[in-house]
Amino acid sequence: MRLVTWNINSVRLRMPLVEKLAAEENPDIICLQETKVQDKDFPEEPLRALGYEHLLYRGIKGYNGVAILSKTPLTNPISHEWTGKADGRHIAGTLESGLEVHSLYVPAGGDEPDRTINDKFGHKLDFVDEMTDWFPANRASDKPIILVGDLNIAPLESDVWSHKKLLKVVSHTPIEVEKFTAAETAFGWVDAMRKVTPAPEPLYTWWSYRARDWRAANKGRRLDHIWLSQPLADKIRDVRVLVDARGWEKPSDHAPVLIDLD
DNA sequence: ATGGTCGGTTGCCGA
Repeated sequence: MRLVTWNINSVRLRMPLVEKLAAEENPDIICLQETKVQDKDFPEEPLRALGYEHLLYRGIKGYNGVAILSKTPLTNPISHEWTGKADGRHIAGTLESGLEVHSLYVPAGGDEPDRTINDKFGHKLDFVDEMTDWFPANRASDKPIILVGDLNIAPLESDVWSHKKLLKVVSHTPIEVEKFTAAETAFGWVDAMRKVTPAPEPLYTWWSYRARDWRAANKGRRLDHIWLSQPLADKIRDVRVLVDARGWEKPSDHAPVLIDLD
């Protein structure tokens, strides 16, 4: 089974890139974040035409929004309202194999890493705290689950271009890394990207639009993640960041991440 | 210390 996760930054604007991804890699499942489309406007027809006939999505007007595109049936849709908000950050469904797929978009958290002056940072921390409680409490530990998406935190030193320079930059602050690690520990799952490419090998999935030459500067961060529950831990065949997609015409600022599972 | 670029609820806000 081949699955790709991608923060697409507007699915309607970047439909040609979804087509290119489908043509080049032919994933069975594509999980999207930042679709930026409300449900009534979701582009079902062009996605069905690509072979993704089974679609789950949850979006609001203008921002956020997540989706799962599948060639085979998806049942039992779930969308948890994290921190009590129905803001299009989570969709999940179950494949015929019994594998449960979650597409998640954790809040970016704004610019200032201080919840007393920045509500968005507080929202992000509360969101990760709720993940830490929700998954272990609501999902059996022997169930095959893949959780993917833009988690908006780069936890390891080698997940950012400069650990020292990013210590006060939202996405890599100590409090975020602490909460992210607490979630990983509570889940007891596997970081599939780092199982295939262990630290300290640099590994990034996002490069800012603001760089003159993103590839030459390579000031990246690993904000997108693939977590596997224990029953899937020894099923990994390969994981790749599709870095070239960051250089396609009119790109997202995130690269897709691909996993092949037995 | 600053500004740099995107997309959409556009002339701002969120990223």
